[in-house]
Amino acid sequence: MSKYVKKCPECGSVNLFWNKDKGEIICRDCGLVLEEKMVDFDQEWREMDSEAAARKRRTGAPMSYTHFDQGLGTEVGTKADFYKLGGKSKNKFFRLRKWQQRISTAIERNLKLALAELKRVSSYLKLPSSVEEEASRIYTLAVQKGLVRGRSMESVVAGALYAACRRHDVPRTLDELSEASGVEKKEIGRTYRFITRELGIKILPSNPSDYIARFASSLRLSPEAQTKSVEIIEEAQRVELTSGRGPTGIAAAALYVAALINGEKRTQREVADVAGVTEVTIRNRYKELLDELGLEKEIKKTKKKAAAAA
DNA sequence: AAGACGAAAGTGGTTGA
DNA sequence: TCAACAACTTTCGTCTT
Repeated sequence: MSKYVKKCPECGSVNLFWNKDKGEIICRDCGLVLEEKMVDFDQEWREMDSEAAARKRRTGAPMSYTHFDQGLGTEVGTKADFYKLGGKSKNKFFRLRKWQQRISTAIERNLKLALAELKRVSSYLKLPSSVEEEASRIYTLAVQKGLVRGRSMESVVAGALYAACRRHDVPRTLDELSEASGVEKKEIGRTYRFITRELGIKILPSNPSDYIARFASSLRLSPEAQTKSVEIIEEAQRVELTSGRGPTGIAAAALYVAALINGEKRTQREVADVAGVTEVTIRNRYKELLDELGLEKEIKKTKKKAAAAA
């Protein structure tokens, strides 16, 4: 995190758009997504009046779920306190102390390890801190509810992260999570479903357009193509082509078509790889898109243009 | 020769009896 | 708890550029 980026490393443009919620900086000229330089230097809150300010201002270390006990742990006191107590209370005191240690060491040790792992995975995926925070919260709740029992810590961490990503509309695919955490895809999916159900976390199905910026960037597509593909997705949602389908497949197909229309052809293979779906899926979605929306004309138009240029 | 296309069979997960 | 089912994948042969 050596210095703050002001220029796009790809085209040198200074016309950058910082989407803070998603932790993405996007070059308006070439569409490159620069994710790695994400430090939010701003306050995430504003002071509307003095009362609100007093409520929101923090002193000392921020209270954070990323710290396992939110920085507020308590302990049953040690030696200095008990010499005043009589025999009975002394015994009680020792019992309490023992219990407290047992409970807290088990949970706290787990949390310490888990949150370290969570940090590792989240920084590997370059997730914004808001997501990391949310994931920590989810994990903490899961531990408190005893949902980790019988599951590996890693898989619960991955599941919590996946859920947090979805809630913040910064979806990562299960494949990406799996690669970063070393937990199997289906295992992540399973624990994800389990903990969201048990904790009553409501998550809307992710929107295909949330994937566009990232995928388009890996494919080096122009911002125009990106915009076009988002439009296509919106159209598709209007005609109900999207329900029940995997969002990544739709995003991939929309990008593929948008690239064609913009004369920036990518192969199905290339698009399939970055989106983590197969060519077949792209073909199916692609066919549906062409059938339902009148896109053939637009593709032919660019073909003619290309022919005329040559 | 590479990419696009489509058929067929297999997989993992959801749903409803 | 099991079977039907939809979406998606894998694999493979054929057509197009």
